[in-house]
Amino acid sequence: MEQMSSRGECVHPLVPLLLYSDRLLPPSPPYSGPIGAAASKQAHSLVADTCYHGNGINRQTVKKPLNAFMLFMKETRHKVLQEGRERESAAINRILGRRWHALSRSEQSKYYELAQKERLLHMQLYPGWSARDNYGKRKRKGSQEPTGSGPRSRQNGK
DNA sequence: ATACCTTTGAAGGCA
DNA sequence: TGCCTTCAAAGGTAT
Repeated sequence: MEQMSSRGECVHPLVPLLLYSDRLLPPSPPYSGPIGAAASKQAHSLVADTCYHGNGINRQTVKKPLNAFMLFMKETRHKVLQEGRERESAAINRILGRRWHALSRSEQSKYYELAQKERLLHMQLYPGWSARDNYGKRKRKGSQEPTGSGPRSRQNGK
């Protein structure tokens, strides 16, 4: 029933109706149109995955809403890819980080507003959801307790 | 098969 | 209140 991604995430069959998942939908640029058009289909970005865990429990995973930079990334990634200089996501994301800073304030604000709408919609759809629900879903280097009991060990030095 | 890398921003917890 | 930590996307690379 569920589709598993490479990271072990699973996707609810209804998800493609809701969200932005470019991996599930045709590879058209997710935010190819103006932000207003993107906002008209903002429901795309809320992910409700039904995950099957090895213990036999089907568990729903609701992902975090995307922040402004993530929305910018999804819209701009394919442009960087088309330029063909970089292939690795890490390198592309470095470029996107620079482009983000190069954006004018008004251009950035479009993404901030869109991200705010995403969060509001997310709150309406999943009132009791907490970002902490997903803590420990990724296994990180040196993470001893995947239960998410203590987010105290820093792994990516930011 | 899966963690890592890399970015920014949001959110939660603790002192 | 401010700092720290984790996750959100993505996909090539490393283990």
